[in-house]
Amino acid sequence: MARGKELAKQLRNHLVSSSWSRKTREFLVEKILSCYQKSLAMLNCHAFVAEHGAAFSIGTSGSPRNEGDAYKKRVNSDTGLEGQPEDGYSWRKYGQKDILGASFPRGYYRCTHCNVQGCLSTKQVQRSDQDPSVVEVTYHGRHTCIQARSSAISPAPVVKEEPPKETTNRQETLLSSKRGLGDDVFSLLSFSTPTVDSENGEGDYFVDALMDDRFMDTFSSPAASGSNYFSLPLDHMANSCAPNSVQMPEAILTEIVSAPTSVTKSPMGDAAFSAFSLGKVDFNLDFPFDNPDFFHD
DNA sequence: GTTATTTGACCATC
DNA sequence: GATGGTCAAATAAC
Repeated sequence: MARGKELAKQLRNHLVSSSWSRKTREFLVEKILSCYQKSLAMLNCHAFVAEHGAAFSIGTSGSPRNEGDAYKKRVNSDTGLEGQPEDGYSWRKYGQKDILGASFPRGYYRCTHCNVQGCLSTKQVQRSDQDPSVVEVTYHGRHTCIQARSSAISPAPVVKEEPPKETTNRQETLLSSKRGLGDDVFSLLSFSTPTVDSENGEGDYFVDALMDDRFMDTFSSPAASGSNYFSLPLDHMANSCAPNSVQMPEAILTEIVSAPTSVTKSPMGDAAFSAFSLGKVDFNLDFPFDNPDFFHD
């Protein structure tokens, strides 16, 4: 955003001097818009992560029962094993409870590695009243265990598509479809950026920003300091943000929202990401660039 | 024998 | 007191 501001100031000077060609001015305007679009994309990217329990989970140390860490999806169990959808992780059932108003009991599962590796990830599985072939899976906490990659890349379950809905505990319903997970991820990101006008092609900016080398360099650079903590999720996100791109196994999608590793090991630290702790950002392309006060020193 | 599941009891919260 | 979540002993499966 500072870059955008600097470019805007240059443009203002050029407008005053009138020594630059129209093409140069238009170029500057495009650069300014590009800067702000990328900035907003970064903000929205974090908002998405924060809302889904999230790969980064910056600043959410403490109880895994944090409500903000919950993530919910509906899975068609027809293709699952014994009615239990496979999500790439191994779970151990530790309880079952009849839930008021629900026709089917809710199953409680925790990560098999909870004892050995101290993984605190849990999930709740409940069969839908409306459609018994559908189970609602709610994930809590994040996997801190290391599970065999081969098991994580299991065939993706068929996930039923349904519109996003407001739920308690800040749970979100993952939009998905049978067309492929590339679409799934994009859909998920789309409702996090509701004001994008995709018909005008402006919706592509989010993808562009994430695929931008400078963007990736900026946020993947901690890998150079000896940790790949951020580089892995961002690789996923780069793919995630690209519609119709390489299809992602469900397990990877799961990994995105219930991510591994300790927050405190982040080389960027809480402070670095605290600037992003703004919640969902509804950006508006009608941003008042023509307001001279905005660019005022 | 080991591991996973079942299920009633217990606890915390509202 | 009702409800949801977890514990732990009993049981089943391998």
